[in-house]
Amino acid sequence: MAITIKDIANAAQISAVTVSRILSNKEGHYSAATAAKVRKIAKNLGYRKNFAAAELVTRKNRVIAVIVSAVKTNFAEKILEGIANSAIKYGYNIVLLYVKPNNPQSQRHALQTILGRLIYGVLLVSLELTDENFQLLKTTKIPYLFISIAVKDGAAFIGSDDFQIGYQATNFLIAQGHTKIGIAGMSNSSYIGQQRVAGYRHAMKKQQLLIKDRWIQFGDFTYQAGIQAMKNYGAATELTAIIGTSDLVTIGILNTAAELNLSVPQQLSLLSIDGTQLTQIVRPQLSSITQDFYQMGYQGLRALVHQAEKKLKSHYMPFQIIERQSTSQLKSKR
Amino acid sequence: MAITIKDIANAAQISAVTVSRILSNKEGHYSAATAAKVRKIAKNLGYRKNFAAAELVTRKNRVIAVIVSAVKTNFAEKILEGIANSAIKYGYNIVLLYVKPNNPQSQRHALQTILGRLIYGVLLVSLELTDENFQLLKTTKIPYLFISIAVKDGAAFIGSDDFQIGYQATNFLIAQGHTKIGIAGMSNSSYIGQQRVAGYRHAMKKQQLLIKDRWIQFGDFTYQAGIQAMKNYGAATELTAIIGTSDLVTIGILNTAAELNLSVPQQLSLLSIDGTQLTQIVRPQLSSITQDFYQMGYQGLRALVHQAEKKLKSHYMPFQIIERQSTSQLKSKR
DNA sequence: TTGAAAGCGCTAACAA
DNA sequence: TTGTTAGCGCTTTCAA
Repeated sequence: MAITIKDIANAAQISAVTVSRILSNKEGHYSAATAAKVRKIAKNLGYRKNFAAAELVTRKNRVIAVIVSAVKTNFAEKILEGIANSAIKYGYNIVLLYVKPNNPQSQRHALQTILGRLIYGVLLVSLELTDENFQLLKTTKIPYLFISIAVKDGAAFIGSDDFQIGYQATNFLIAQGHTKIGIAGMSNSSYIGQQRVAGYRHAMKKQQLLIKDRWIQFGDFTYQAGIQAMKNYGAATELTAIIGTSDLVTIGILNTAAELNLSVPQQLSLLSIDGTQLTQIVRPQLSSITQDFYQMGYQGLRALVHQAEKKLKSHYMPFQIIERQSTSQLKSKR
Repeated sequence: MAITIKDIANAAQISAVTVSRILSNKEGHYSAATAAKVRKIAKNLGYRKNFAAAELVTRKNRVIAVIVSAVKTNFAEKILEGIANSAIKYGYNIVLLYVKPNNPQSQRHALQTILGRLIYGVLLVSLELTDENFQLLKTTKIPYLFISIAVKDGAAFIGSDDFQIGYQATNFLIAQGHTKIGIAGMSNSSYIGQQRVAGYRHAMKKQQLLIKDRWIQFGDFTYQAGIQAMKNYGAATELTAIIGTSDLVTIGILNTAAELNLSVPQQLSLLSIDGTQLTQIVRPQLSSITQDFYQMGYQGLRALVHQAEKKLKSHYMPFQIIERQSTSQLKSKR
């Protein structure tokens, strides 16, 4: 039989109510002396709070639903690790739900699973909800926060400033002398993709560089999208640099470029967005815009549980540019 | 205010107890007719069971702790996805804990976090506990199950038959004409590593092939371990085939072989163990022993919750050999 | 600052 | 097959 607050109350010769108040940190209802005594006894007895009992009466639980897109983005795990550690720290449990990418039904199913349980909040990791499912989420009144991928209409999220990512990636390549720069692999319908392209356009325009439509190759952030993009560019492309909008996209471009006998970075510079371990296990290693996914997860959960009462606001995480082997100064025009 | 069994009882003109029994599928205590009626009403009213209340009285909760090694094995995510879906299916929540690889303190911390909560069971994913920490786990009396990595002394686990993996990997290469075969990257202290090497030795011995000590290069399953192993073999190695004991190890070998001007598979065949997506994004694509990590996770949770009463027994998952581009028939002796 | 009483929603034990 | 009673461990009134 586990230790209860009654046991502590007996040992301390006070009522269970006071013990409860002390152990739940309800201030202003007890003296420091009794508090100290109670805490000491609790510790000695090895008391563990029965959360089920507490939840039953408070009608609040400490479960966060985490919905992850099962897409091959390969950075979700880092985010998850951050969320997990943060959850431990703040005393929350997790319901993990994986949804199939680009599958509204799967999304809907996940959301309904959540509705079926009393949960404290929802974290949506690299997930693009359909409008319909987003409405469903909003009607639940459960606090939610998007991580890494934002939705258009001002829903709170933690992620990177994707406009800045696109802008700075482009500027980095321009600074290396490139003028014919492509961007590839991002989803046309995603906010994140639109922002990156907007940043790219802005940088090009600012330097009065023209952009050809075909330089912008949309996709779905996957390895396949990278392959397709490079095939579309073709072996005779005039581009001297390409921004791959995910590590897998960039690797797809890299491998396809090799098939087309384009050498990286001599003939073609590649700059990848994400900066996961993948950038370092391919040859050449990929220069990248590196995001701190762990922190996104960690801060995401923290924000959700700390601000659930107030309105959640969006928050950008810093990123950095790391130069590896896939980019180089443009020597001469091809 | 949420719907409770009382509301249903009122609507159905019966007692709450009967409703409880029906909705909890306690058989043999009610007629099919009332059951049907109750279920229908429950559905119409949108009834959701209050798990906190149920847990309070049954003293059983539905939380599974999942402890994952944060090591760069890159297959943990698939296992996790399986666990997550399985948990949804069987109605369990998850506490996710990441521990640092090869860090007994981190392990201990995770275990103690678990002890602090009433949980139903523990799943340990690709984690090698120290003896001391394993003792700690055993003393808790909480059911546990290892996934993907086994411990020596007969603790229950779900994973692959690593002896068979080593054995069949070696036989595959022998069948291609190789006689000088190395194995690299596995941890010397891990059961999994020992088993794979044992399988390798057995296969070689059966074909009366000699093994040189230096053909067996231990490591820690990481990318770095692969690099180091290939450096140790050297450019002038007599080996014509190497088994990399994880995808990352094999990629490390691959990249280092390239640096040493050894071409794969013409001069050196590589066979990888794991078969994650990584095998397909490097060039050449890696032939592999492919394990079904998703199923390991899915079945693992299932086994834990279904057999918690009885003694859990170990269970092997099937694996398959998939030939890609990194292995080839041995043409001539080098 | 402390406590008594009541009840959260559910299920186990017993009774009918 | 169904119901009555009691209580899980905690927190929230309300009263002292």
